Amino acid sequence: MSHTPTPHPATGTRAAQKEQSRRALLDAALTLLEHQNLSSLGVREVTREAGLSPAGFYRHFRDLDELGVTLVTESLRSLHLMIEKIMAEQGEPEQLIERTVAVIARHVREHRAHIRFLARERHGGVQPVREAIAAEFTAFTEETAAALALQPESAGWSRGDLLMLAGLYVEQTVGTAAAFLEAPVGSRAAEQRIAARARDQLRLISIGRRHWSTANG
Amino acid sequence: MSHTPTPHPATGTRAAQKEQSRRALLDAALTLLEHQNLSSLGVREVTREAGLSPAGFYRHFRDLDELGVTLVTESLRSLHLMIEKIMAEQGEPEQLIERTVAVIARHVREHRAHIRFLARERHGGVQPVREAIAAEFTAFTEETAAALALQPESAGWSRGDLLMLAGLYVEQTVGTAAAFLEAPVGSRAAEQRIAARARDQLRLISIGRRHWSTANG
DNA sequence: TGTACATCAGTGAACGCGCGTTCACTGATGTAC
DNA sequence: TGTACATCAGTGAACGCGCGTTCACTGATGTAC
Repeated sequence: MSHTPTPHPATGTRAAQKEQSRRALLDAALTLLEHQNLSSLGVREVTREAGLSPAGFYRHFRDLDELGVTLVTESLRSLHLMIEKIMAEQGEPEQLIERTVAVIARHVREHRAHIRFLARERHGGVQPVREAIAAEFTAFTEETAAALALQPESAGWSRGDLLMLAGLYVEQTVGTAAAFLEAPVGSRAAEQRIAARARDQLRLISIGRRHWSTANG
Repeated sequence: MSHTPTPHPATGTRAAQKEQSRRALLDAALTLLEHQNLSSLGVREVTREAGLSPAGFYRHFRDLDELGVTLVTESLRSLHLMIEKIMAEQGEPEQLIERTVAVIARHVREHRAHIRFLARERHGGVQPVREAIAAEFTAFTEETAAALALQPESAGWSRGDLLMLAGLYVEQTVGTAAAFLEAPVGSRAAEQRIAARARDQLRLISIGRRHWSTANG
């Protein structure tokens, strides 16, 4: 145990090399999924892109579904971090809106493949994938509702109303991310147009929220 | 010209039979697309489902892309009719909201395959299909903005603000349709939950709209 | 109406191709002593 | 450190299979007279 063996080249090299190949397969898949669906992806296609022989695939995944599940998990984790980042922001309402949209824009720029993958498979995938994404979106909505509940503006709001509002915010976030995705890559003008509209939509929702209880309570 | 030939069985039978096969191919494709993507659909698969020989496919379509374009056109026309129906409704705001959600629910029930297809291919499809759908959604937004502009509540609204609001309504409509789609088929309870939330979200947007100009103008 | 010919939607067989998966293998990495 | 053996990630060849597409054909539908 406290032997400190340190064998021939460097223990762990093998595991590290294997991990590198696994990563190469996942990245190759994400690259290919920029322009196609999970269900039309092929083992040979992925290994070709990753620089492995077809048979090598099976040292890492039982089949493409297993790789797909891994990608779903990774993409959702990445999206979850984005949502936590948005919810952690503090400041005046107008600042919050601005930062929210900025965070979305940045996330799409930096994790384009993940977001594209989720947008594609959210409605387009096979049922297990769709269900996994839907479940996570429901969880996001509930987290958002819980965060909204803590704010003074939510005094007197029912759980149902909070979920409704949270759903609106989540949908809006997803819609904005999808819009950024469709913008010509690197077009600052298009990005700014989308961002401006997204901010206005968030503003309108906030205004609706502020006047909700007086209109409905 | 004014010969009134009326040949052997009935002129036009042939064309009608051909049309029937074409329809069978399109319907077979829509059925299969309930559970898979356009890009993973096969010629043999479609002809098998339609009850034709594989070679028969080529009497109607050059390839699957051509069939795909036809489906996109048909589905968008059907969705367009729904949006026109929603915009043609008259009445008190609360009634309008109720009818809007009812129209969406009914449309999803009656044209499930079309809606599923659009939801799948909107972000999941190949670029030409995605672009065709995106262009039509932009057109919907502009139509909606034009309709909103005619309402007295829109006095003083800029074109940009109207488009922003219309975008919110269109996104909301699409999101609601997608939610109905994911509901267990025939579950009245699930449908009613989705409908109730959709109505509340539309209410909140309307409230935001009513207070928008005073907050921003 | 009847006959002789033309059209063409749909067929069945055939083709070449890339696919997923398996297998025995190779050789670098790792371990025991 | 050096040696002898074990592990196992990655390979190249092979397999059977369903695919898209083509082709010459068949026979019902349509037309001319």
